[in-house]
Amino acid sequence: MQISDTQKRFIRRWGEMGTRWGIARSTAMVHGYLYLCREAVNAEDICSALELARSNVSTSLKELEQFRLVERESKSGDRRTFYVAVSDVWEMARRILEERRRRETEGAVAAVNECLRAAKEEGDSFTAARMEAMQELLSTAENVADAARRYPTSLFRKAALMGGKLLGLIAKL
Amino acid sequence: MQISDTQKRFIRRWGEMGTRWGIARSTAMVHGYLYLCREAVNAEDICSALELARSNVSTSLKELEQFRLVERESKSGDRRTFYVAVSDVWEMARRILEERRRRETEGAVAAVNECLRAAKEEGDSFTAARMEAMQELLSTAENVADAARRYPTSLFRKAALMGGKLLGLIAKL
DNA sequence: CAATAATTTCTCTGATTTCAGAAATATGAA
DNA sequence: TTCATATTTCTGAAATCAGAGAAATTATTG
Repeated sequence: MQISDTQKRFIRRWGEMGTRWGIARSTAMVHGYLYLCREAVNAEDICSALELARSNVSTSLKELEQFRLVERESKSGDRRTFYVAVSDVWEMARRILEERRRRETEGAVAAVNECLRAAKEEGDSFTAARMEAMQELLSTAENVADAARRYPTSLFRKAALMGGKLLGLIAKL
Repeated sequence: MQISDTQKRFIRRWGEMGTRWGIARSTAMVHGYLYLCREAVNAEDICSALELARSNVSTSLKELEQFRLVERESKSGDRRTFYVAVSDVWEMARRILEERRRRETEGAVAAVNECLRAAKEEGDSFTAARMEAMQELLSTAENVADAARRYPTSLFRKAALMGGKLLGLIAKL
């Protein structure tokens, strides 16, 4: 699919934002392109539209699959793989947050736990207390993420649109 | 303040995590160090404890101040500036999330809006619809963040600890 | 208003990351 | 199995980023 200047501008912006989110510019651009596509497209198509190396597109697609932001599709009579982006922005946001959370807290609970044990053994109660607090935070974050995975995206949209009101409700509980 | 091996290990881990959060390793290490300090310390102290260049510590402290994770303190009869970290982990998490959200969506709404206008002018309704959805997501994120700023940290702790139960409640609204 | 101590900003180097192109591998049809 | 083509992995160049040290600036005290 050929793209207009407006689409190009959006994709460039999206790539720029990606870098601030710890996602490579070209990866975010591939995602932006797929988000604007009406139907599934193949890797070669992405290359020519964005003027990126084939290898780069391949790596980007793999990354996006890990985020579960794109899905593969196969067309009969065509051996190439076609890709589509998750089109619902709420689902998109949710998956990005989930994968980021996973990457960013991966192993952190265990690591802090290890330090905590050592601090206790040494009888350093101040340090132990600080680490314990950190530990509680990290494991709560994991628990919330786990719980969140069990609810539909529509719920998050609802919650987000309620915004401040929701927090007001919680305050009254 | 001199630090034990356990503390050193924690700080190193914290620094490592920082890099995955888009925060420089040394910045996160300075933060980790301050988090483990019983009282306010000065920059020189941080340098010697972590074996970092004075300039690096200065830059890190400035960064941490922007995150509002550390505060300055002055001692009478001492012209040097002393620093303390916010010790409550929930407050800490909140401020990190707030600053990250700010950095990561900075200008995004305006940029997408610009593209959206162009797409509409060109009569490209498909592209316009996609951009509109993205726009809604981004501005909702900003609204939620704004609303959140008006509530006390204790509320977030409460909400987080409720975890899945809270989502169940929202589902029933 | 010095003199001196504290802090910040600037510049440069080394490490890391991104990404294009080449080489290798995998897949499917005949 | 062989051929053609799609895809992935490897490699090196270019860009970016972190962090040390020097230079400049700011603040404090006599």
